[in-house]
Amino acid sequence: MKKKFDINDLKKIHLFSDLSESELGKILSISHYKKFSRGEILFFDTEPFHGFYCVLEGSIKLYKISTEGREHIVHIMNPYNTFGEVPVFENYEDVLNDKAVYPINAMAIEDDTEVFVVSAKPFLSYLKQYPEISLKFLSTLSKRLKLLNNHIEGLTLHDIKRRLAKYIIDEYENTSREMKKIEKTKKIILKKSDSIELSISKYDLASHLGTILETLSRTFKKLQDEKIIEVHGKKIAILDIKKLKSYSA
Amino acid sequence: MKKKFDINDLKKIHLFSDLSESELGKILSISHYKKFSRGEILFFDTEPFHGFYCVLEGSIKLYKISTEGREHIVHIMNPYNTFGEVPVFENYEDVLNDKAVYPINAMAIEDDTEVFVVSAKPFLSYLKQYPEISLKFLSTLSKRLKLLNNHIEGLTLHDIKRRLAKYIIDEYENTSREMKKIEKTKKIILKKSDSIELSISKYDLASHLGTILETLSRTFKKLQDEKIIEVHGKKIAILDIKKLKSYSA
DNA sequence: TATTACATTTGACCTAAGTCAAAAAACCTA
DNA sequence: TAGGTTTTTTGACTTAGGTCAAATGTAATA
Repeated sequence: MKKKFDINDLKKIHLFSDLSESELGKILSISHYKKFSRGEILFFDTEPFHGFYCVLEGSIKLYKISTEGREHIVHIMNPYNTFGEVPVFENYEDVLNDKAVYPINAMAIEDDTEVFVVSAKPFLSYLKQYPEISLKFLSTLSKRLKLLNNHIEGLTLHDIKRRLAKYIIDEYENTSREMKKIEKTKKIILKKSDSIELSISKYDLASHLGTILETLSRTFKKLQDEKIIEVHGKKIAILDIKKLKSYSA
Repeated sequence: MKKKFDINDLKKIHLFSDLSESELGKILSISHYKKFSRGEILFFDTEPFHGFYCVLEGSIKLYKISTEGREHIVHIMNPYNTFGEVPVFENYEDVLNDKAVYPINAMAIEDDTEVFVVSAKPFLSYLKQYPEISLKFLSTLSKRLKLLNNHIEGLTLHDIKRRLAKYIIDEYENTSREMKKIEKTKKIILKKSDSIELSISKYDLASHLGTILETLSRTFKKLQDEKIIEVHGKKIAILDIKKLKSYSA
């Protein structure tokens, strides 16, 4: 049953999209495949760093935990995203001397989450031979920096209602974008629905928005009372997108 | 009186430290020098992006503002730091079509803050000729990502007392590190003082810690009441470094 | 259909930190 | 050194959002 892990998987990763077959083969030779069930840990922060990850299937949360046990999700990673690249570039020496550590915790949040791990040391020497790939990394890291910037902006300057509104709008626009892509490639028209399906649990959503489950629940209710959305389990119907956008701006 | 801006300034920028004289000359030819007084704006977010900045003198705050006027400082930039690189790599097309914007606000927080600006478009073509420099950028951006990660961790998981304690410890360790550097190069022994000198105003410190002036003031007082520190204007004497470290951990 | 487990909501309460206003210190600069 | 400006502190008050505990809902399994 186990899916074979080959060059075709690699091609879908944005980071490697410009590489030739032989270069992809090289990457493949320094990577290995791993599969996780929901709740399994990929790595803890402070754990020795071995390599960076690419997601093939499922999703993974990257999070920090306070001494009191409160958790904050910094990123959710989906197929064809990569993560754990920071230690690769932060300090080459540390990587070569096995002194680098992962900077964050990573846990699979879906069953059958499949990843592959690119070993850092051989990758570093590869990088020097093919410097074009560093431009891809620069783009990836820059986008991540911008995301984090926005995340900080939300956490410090917006209340939870605004953060939630922004999350819903972002999800809505992402699915719209994906639908357009599918329509373009498959030449079909998809029925546009004014609703989104939460891809993560409400617990995780709360943790990502920098709050707790109870407060999230009450905030959903507030938006419902204002007739802006309607919540049915994981399905969020958007009743008044204008108002929702005015909150999220 | 105006300081001449030349290759020697460039050499001190970490990003360019490995470049040859001729390469530095190239960078110089696509840069220009600027000087700002305290409170002057370098750029606003949403303003068209022209190039990234290197600090020569003084300091600059990078910050976001909420609609209600509350400000949050994400970074403080000091001499030989670079900033505003993200748009360069985030989307080349946007830069080439003049569609990129600065992602954040930048304001000088000292008089005689000197910077130079490297124009993005010529720099992009330069980058393709000398790919080694992208490794430097990768290292810079990775370090920035890690900083932001820690910043988020503080904002979401620690209360203000802990954030302040951590700030003081970090400043303390940075000055210690700088002192060691000076001792090494100048072959002298500096008197080690168990105190730090705040390099920014308390207003800015509050904004950087994700709070307001009044709360910061009360938090300083709490740490004083616990005999952990003593505050005299901008000078913070550390009385009990062990306790301070236990808070900041 | 009962059984158990897990996810979500609700209620009552508490507290850290924000707001507003005023006083006090510190700091320029003439 | 006086006067004005800016920065910082203090006090009284409010509030968003966290905590704890219990109730309800949902889904999966036997």
